[in-house]
Amino acid sequence: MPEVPPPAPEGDALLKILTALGNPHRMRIVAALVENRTYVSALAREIGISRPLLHMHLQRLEAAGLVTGTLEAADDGKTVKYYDVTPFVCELTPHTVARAASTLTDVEAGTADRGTGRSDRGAKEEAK
Amino acid sequence: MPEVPPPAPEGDALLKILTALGNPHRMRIVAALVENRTYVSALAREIGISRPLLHMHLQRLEAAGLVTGTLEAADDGKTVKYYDVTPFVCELTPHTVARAASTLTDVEAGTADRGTGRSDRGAKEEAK
DNA sequence: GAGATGTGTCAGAAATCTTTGACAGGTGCC
DNA sequence: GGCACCTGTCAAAGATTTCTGACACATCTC
Repeated sequence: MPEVPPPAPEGDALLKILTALGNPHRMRIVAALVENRTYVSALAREIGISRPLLHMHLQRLEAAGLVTGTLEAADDGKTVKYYDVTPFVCELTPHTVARAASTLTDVEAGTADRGTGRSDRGAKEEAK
Repeated sequence: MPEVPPPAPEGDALLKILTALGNPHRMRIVAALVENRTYVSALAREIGISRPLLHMHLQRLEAAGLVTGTLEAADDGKTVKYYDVTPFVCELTPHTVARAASTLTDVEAGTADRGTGRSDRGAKEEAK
């Protein structure tokens, strides 16, 4: 397949991190994993949320590269999925954000608008 | 009014910042304001979104303490609202997040659950 | 006064995110 | 086999966020 793998621009990565961390449950999940690594079911009991829900949150965190899950075999042969936190570091300042914003995909604007009639119209046009 | 003003815990503040920054439009708004301060209407034209929408986004950013708006009088007496970016700095690491998570309000859990019957039940109970 | 530009707010549609409650496997132990 | 754990996935309900299209009100210029 001659398909180029997505260049994964800086901006989108930061956006993913921010939306991943911008949720109380997800913050608590990270906090719990910093204390000590565990597997899904135990973690669900610890924070008090259902497993399907935790599963979703973990997926979001993993997609952002903040945690990593590994399927391990416990002593007795049971299959257990342990999660660890990635030692991420992310400086958040106006400059950082601005820099990231410039490499955001989904732009779709670009064309200089003819600012004729004003009124409250939104400036969107193509897109859809 | 003998009401104690909310202590505004660290955790909630960070959460607010993250959810505020975790949005492409809001990131672009910050980026635009870093370049040069402007007023609402001009900014709306610059990024290509409707004014009511921009107004909402700016409110969110201001509530998180990332930007500040000041109502100024232009030379001709027109009232214009200019926005500036706050020089915020925020280190984002597992440790930081964990620390913030411990001071999150909205907890409502706390009681150790008796893990008798298992099945897929969510661990929520009181609340609502 | 009409027209252009600025401010703000509101109700409701549209799109997303969050959450629950099943279901369908696996393995180990009595 | 039956029970207790573990894993995953799905559809649909609920709650939020995002967005649009009016509306109301100011000031300045012609």
